[in-house]
Amino acid sequence: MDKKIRVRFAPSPTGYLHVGGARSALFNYLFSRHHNGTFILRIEDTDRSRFVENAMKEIFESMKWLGLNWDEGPEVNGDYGPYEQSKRLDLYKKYAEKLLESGNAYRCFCSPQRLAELRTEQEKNKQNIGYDRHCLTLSEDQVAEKLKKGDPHVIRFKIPHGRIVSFEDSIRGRIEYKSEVLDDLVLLKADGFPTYHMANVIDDHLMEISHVLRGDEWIASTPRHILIYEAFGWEPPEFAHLPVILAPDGKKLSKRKGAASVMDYKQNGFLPEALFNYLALLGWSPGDDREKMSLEEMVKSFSLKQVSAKASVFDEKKLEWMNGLYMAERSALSLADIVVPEWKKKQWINSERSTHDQYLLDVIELMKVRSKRTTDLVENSVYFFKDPQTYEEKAARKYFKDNAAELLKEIYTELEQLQVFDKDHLEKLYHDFAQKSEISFGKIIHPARLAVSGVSFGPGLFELLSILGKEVVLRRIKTTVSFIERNRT
RNA sequence: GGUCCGUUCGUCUAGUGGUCAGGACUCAAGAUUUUCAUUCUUGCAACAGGGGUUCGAUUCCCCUACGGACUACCA
Repeated sequence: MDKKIRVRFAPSPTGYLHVGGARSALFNYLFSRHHNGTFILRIEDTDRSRFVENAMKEIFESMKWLGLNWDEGPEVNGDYGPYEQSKRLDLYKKYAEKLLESGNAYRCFCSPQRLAELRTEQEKNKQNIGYDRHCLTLSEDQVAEKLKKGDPHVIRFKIPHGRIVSFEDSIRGRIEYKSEVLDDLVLLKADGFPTYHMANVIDDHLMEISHVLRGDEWIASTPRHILIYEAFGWEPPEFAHLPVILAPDGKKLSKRKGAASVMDYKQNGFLPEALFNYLALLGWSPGDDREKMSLEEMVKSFSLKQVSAKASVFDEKKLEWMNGLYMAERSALSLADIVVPEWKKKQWINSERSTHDQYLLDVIELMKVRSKRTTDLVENSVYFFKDPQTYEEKAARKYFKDNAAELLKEIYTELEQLQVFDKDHLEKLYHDFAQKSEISFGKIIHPARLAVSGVSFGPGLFELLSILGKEVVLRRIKTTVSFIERNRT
């Protein structure tokens, strides 16, 4: 490989970062890292009507959260800037004029209305749709006169006919188009802004992009881009068109079907490294059975050859599974940054409480392995902060019957006398009690769990009791005993 | 309508001109665990259809069907 690898992710600031876009960015990132290349972020803000105020900020934030750090682009800059197309307008104008001079482009004064009429007419007659080159036949004088009058106009690219335009897609192989099926696209809009097609070609060339990895909705535009490169006398980059990500119903992903934006996933309790890993596996495979992989492994194994051409369905269940693996692996301290603020929001703990608080870390340590999402961990930990208000109904019917209250009372007395309230001593106490009273272990531990937590599942009972501490445990058992007695018929 | 892209278990995918078509998620059953989760074992489940080429096609070619993209002074 003699050429430097430079790739770019080029979103337009029209909203949040969609997971499909994130995945494209991720593949670009992996590809650049694999080849020791450069990952560039470029903002394609050439449509003033669709500009959304905070979109750029949100896109940056999403990318950083996922760990998609760019080497060149907004905020970090670089030698090929500016990296926002709206700041490169004079550049595009200059190049459009070059195309005008070389005869590869022409001015078009057709009104939007005429274009719309043309289109409906073509649709009605089942003709191929496209610009009819009405203004190509304008004489120089006519053009000069219209220019003098200040008539609004665009600059169109003149597609050479009778050609077969082909390119080698790194994922799909050779793709060919007859040039006459392409119509004369607009390069420069009447407002002086370039269209995507022109800005994209000029920037990719000027920024020395070696590989364009983008969504497959661009396949049909690629032959036009190739022709533009040709008109400039430039060599086009390599192309690879990435498949889309779909919702389970086979349609586009949207907020209604779970989530669509990267930040939604953060909100819904997913870890960035889990989303990253899952997204990498959507459409790409290392070629073997590995699934959970470190970033280094992914970088090392990444290859466009192993990228599928097929659209893939986003499976939140599998993401959840993977997130669970990463949750278990995370340190309690790192999870505390995510989870503790949520507990504060719920006012389960004091807002002054530190994320280094040992009690909180113990809770996280105990709960992280049985949580799929950080939001599960947050929710399922209530009883570490608040006495249970109710008891799981089904479990209560099962465990709070017969002589449960009496047994709880007896154990209460024993617990009261226990000097060292830790896991081992508690375990011994319960064992001894079971033996002494000749009852099964299950008879006393299940009611105990339900009494102190309100639910029938969770960490090991003795860890639970020791973390909660003697005072809390005794209080809760006492409450439970009166609950049972009150509800007796 | 035109052009282009795609099609292996429900989902993500591996794979090869000859394989019992492999793994993962989900689901089900079981083992372990004081519960839950983890872990482990087992099970269910796929080459869209039709033609070729070939001794042999899931694999190569063509057609059909289905899905999708593009066909803007949007990207």
